[in-house]
Amino acid sequence: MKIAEGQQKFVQAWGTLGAQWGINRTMAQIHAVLFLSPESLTTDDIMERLGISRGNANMNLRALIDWGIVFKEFKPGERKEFFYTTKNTHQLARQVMKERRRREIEPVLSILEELSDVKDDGTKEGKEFVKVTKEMKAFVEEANHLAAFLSKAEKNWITGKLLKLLK
Amino acid sequence: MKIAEGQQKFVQAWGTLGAQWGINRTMAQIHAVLFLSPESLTTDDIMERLGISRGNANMNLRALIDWGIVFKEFKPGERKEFFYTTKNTHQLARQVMKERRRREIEPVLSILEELSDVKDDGTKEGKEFVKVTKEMKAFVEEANHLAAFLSKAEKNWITGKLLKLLK
DNA sequence: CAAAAGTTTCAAAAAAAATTGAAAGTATGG
DNA sequence: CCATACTTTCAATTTTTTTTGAAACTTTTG
Repeated sequence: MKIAEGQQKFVQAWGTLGAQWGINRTMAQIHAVLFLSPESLTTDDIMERLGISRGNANMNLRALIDWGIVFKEFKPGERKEFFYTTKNTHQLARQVMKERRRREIEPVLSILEELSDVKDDGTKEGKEFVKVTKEMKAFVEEANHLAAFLSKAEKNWITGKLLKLLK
Repeated sequence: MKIAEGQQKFVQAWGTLGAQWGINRTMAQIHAVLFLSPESLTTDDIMERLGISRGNANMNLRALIDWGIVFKEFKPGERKEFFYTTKNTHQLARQVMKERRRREIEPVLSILEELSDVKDDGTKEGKEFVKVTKEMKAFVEEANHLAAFLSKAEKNWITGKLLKLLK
């Protein structure tokens, strides 16, 4: 297989995976293009490689920067902005985990916290509600802790201690 | 807070979370309704509680069954189908992990596998491609193993051995 | 400071995804 | 085998999300 074809496939696959995980296809594809590129790229490079408009490229690049997984660079003598992403997959995963935790898990936890106030009214529904939301809260807290831990863990900890434990 | 209000909030929050993770809002809400209900429910119950059409309720219930997180039950003397979900959050998480692994991670791994065939053409792009897709493949395999492990692990293993290790 | 180069914004358009509802299909019971 | 109860399907519609592209804005340079 040729490099260009491989690049196509990778960008495509990354876009599909992103879409399934609630990240817009174009955002994931921009990330894939940057991930494969040995050099940082301009907005025009990205527009061209993905065949998308300037507005679309700009908005999704901003979103990626917001997620903390793409960075801006200025090159001496150049007026354009250059963008790049980390090639370190562990760092990438940690950052995504950190952001999803902050944006999505924490709000759900606040709501589950609020729901602890609901008092059992003695009905079957009331009893069940208190019981299952309590269990759910404990579980989400546990998952949150695990994610917090993993998003701080060093690669070596994971490939070392953790993987050893799994055996 | 009253039970009914709490139920509303929970269903709403679950729908939002689902949507952010690439699961359609209604599907997540149906799951939430079943999760809170002490009894198994019929299609009509769900239509009524969420104010959705029969077609919508039916399609999303089938999808939940397909995901292995909702089950059908027949009650003696009743012609209707009754639906319920597991109240065990760990089992729920394991099942979701298992399915996402099968549906989403495995296909990406096949593609990364294919991409191992791409041979370095000596260009900068070629070298980078081989290098980063190789790292990505190693990472996705590692994550896949971890997920496979967790989706088999017992609750006690996680709250015991694993959480101990994190300290 | 004016022109040029580049970036951002956002209303409108397009595309994609979800939903409806009624017709077709299936199973159950008498 | 017919009537009834219930489930499934899917074309049409509605809703939501994404994308476009041109105007407004900002920055740099001569």
